[in-house]
Amino acid sequence: MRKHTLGSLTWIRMMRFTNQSNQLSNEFLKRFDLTTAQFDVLIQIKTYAPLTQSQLAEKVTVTQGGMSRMLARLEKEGLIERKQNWKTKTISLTAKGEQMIDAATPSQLHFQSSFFEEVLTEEEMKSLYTLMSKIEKHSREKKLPPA
Amino acid sequence: MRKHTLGSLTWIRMMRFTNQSNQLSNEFLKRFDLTTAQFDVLIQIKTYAPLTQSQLAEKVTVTQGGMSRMLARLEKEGLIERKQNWKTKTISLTAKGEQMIDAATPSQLHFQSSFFEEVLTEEEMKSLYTLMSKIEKHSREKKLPPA
DNA sequence: TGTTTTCACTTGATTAAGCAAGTGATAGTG
DNA sequence: CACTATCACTTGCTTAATCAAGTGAAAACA
Repeated sequence: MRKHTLGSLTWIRMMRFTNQSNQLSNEFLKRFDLTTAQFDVLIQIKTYAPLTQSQLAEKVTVTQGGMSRMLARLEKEGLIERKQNWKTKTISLTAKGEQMIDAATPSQLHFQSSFFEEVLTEEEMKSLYTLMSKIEKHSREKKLPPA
Repeated sequence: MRKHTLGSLTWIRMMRFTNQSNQLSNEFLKRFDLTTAQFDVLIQIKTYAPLTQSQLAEKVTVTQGGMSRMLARLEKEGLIERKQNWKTKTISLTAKGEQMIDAATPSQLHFQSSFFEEVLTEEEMKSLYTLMSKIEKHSREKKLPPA
């Protein structure tokens, strides 16, 4: 039984890598009292605010329910604000949230990059980015094959 | 505020991709009554059995506690067996488990591959695999930077 | 031989995510 | 104008993972 394909091997490696690096990233962000997921949504808010919960959920690949709870937590900690606005809720960072994300961003981006920079050449990193962009875009449009 | 680096952009893309494709994969595997995580450990057992829980946990980047529960579930469903052996537990597939994984493997590997094959050339896939191998290996050895 | 260490695994408590049903306000229809 | 549909968000339930404390059996040591 030797039926692994190049694609499936790549898939496994990628899963392992993201799992592992996500765990390390969570540990790393403890010093800023954040999780990787929280950092991710805060960055999105900072970049795209004002935006609605659904838009946010879609951006970070999470269900609406998950986003609802996650934002409730962030709101309780005073990092974001939600204003009922027409029939949607508009989300924005509080001063505290802004401060938090500004403090964490440089180190976190550097940390994320280090996973690649420490082993790849500039050339390789560019090509990896191009490949990932293609693949990620494709996965968003992908449908399940029929049973 | 434009401090995103190539590395951090790549990181995000990869996280989104694995998240998304993991969800699709779970949905796909429903037709075999498996989750992606379960498929993963069954394959590992099939390939490397006999092995201990700790070895397995390490291979799939999960804590020992997580592995303990996961195997308990698989055992309850009759897919694997655990034998107390000296002071470790030796894990192996049951006939049912073997049958299950053999049935699921071809489609699942094909499905996994399709994320790449549908958008990349043979050339690109090879280079992606090489890059991922380097990165994944590196991440396993990576330590947190000091605060 | 009796006591302590170590090792592999389990388990209780907590956290977070998904799904699907529920809520409440606005829009559209007869 | 009442009534239904729709939309954005919330919430109850379930699943699964982490961490850390617990268990029990073999090893090491005095």
